[in-house]
Amino acid sequence: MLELRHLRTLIALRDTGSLVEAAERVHLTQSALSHQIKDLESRLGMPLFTRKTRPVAFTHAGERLLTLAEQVLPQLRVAERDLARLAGNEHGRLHMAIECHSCFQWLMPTVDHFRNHWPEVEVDIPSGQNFDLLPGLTREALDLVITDNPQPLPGVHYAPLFRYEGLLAVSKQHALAGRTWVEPDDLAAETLIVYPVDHSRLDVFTQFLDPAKVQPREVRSAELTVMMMQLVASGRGVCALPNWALTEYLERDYVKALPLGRDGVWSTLYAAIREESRELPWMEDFIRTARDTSFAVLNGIKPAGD
Amino acid sequence: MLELRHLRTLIALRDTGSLVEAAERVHLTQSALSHQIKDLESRLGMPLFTRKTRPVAFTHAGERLLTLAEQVLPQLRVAERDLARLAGNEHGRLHMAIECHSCFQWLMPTVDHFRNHWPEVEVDIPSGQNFDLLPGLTREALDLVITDNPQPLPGVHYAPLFRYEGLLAVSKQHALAGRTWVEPDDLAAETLIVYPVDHSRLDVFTQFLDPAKVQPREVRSAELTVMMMQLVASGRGVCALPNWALTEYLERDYVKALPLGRDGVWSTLYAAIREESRELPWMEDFIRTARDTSFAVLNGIKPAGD
DNA sequence: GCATGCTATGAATTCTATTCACGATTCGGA
DNA sequence: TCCGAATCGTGAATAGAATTCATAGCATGC
Repeated sequence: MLELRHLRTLIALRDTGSLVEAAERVHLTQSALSHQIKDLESRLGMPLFTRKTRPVAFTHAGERLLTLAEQVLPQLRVAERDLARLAGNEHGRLHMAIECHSCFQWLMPTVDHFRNHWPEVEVDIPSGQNFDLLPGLTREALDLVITDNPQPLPGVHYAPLFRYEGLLAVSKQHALAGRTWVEPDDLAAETLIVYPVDHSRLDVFTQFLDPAKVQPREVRSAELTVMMMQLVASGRGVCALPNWALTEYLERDYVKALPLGRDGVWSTLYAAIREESRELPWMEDFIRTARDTSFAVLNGIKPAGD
Repeated sequence: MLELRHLRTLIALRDTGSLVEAAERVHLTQSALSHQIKDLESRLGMPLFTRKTRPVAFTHAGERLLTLAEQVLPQLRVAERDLARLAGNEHGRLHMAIECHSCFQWLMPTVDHFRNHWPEVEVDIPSGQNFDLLPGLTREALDLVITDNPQPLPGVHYAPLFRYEGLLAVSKQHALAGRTWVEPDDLAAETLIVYPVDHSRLDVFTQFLDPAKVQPREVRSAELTVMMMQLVASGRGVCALPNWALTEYLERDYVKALPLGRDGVWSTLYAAIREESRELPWMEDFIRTARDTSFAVLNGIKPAGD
């Protein structure tokens, strides 16, 4: 009668605050969740939460089930890991690299969490050479590459982690600061600050400016997000960054962020791995853990399909 | 992927030792369980137990899942009880009586267990008057009666608890002791010892001797099971009792027990309650608890349909 | 060697969860 | 106050799963 699926739904609901988003999180439609919960509530003979408020407010019954979920679901995860371990294949190597700047924010918690559960897997993030990383994957120099730029390569599988929105950060005094969103033309007179990587790897260009055939007045680069923020805050330019990289500056009311175009520019972050390693239990677990921690740590991101 | 149903199945499997019986326990067919488990095993990529042995032997993976089940299922029960409590209706009265002798063996653990979880329900087993108990139910003098003799009464619902087999206890030296089962005629020359209740409430008569129009040479009664056993062991008669009432004497090798007829005589024990009280959360819980503890405490009983 | 009891299996079926396509409701802004 | 955007609810249709049915295969004990 009560099933694990219900518990997962409730957790997603609490984390997101709305049926629509919770549905996305568990890869179902909003309608499915509405039915699912309605029917659970009717069997229990009482409501689990109020929908009239944002985020939804849980009743005592709802809270109780959440508690149950928090108890049970982790135990399940542990058991699944133990089973994977019993299946053998618990040894392995996970050398990974990140193609995208400033991913450490969520990668570190993921790696920590993972290390605890798979002591037999040798985890390493060799830093240094910033060459093209994907070939390193086929060469077996690397086992996993975090990238937002999947290119069809034989023997490489891209596991989607999550979707995020590229936002334009501008100073609070900036002329654009009052707008609801910006159009490509708005950037023609601006100084655009970017990471020092190839043009083709910057979504602002590939997905926003290039299609509209617009070029910013000036382009300059900076290594670190903090530096960019300083430049932006002092009005010396604007920059486009993933929404989650901006949250801490937005919270401190340091800069203002605007969607790129009416519908925004969304990209997906992938974990690139070798096809053969795809079914390894600890690899599957790493991907799951990465997704889970991302949602726990980052704001404003959305699930990506499989 | 892994669902609660699987955990319940595994528990049933461990408790019973075979797919056939486990299937009965969870109210499914043997085929369903075979499919269910096969499919779980294939998804996990390893077997959970060996079927070639009786009882089945769990693999490490199977053991791990059993551990999970033991962790999770009780938590679920507690949560369900808490929800029922939140639904209100946690107050109530449960005055019960037993029509069948020697039910205390499993009733006591049930009652204890129940008292802990429903402190607000006043539990009582008024002993004494051995009148017809069912009317007391409609009169609201009683709230629950344990009986093996359900009679259609308006407003009374019979919740089946379990099925048990009536066995004939004979002394180890008895002429019948070597037989695989007994026929009605075999009792024509015997002294039959019974509880001092009405003929119509004794299954040996109603289901075994009467249909075959056989009468025992002599019928005498005894109040307590121990007394009966003493008489039987010393060869002064034979007696028919539920299999579970006999197990302790069989284990001590005190007497011998035989099925009544080739297929045995099976009866069902019911909890008779008022229709209105059927949906009360604590009443539902009591029935469930009674079933569960019966299976845990008693040997050789089988589930009864709903 | 045959009966008995258990498990496996493929196809058919039944049932339940999910989607689809709406309609209803709320909220904030012109 | 009247949109428009977003969210949630609902009934009917659908897809997908779990379950049953009807067997076959395999041991084990007599």
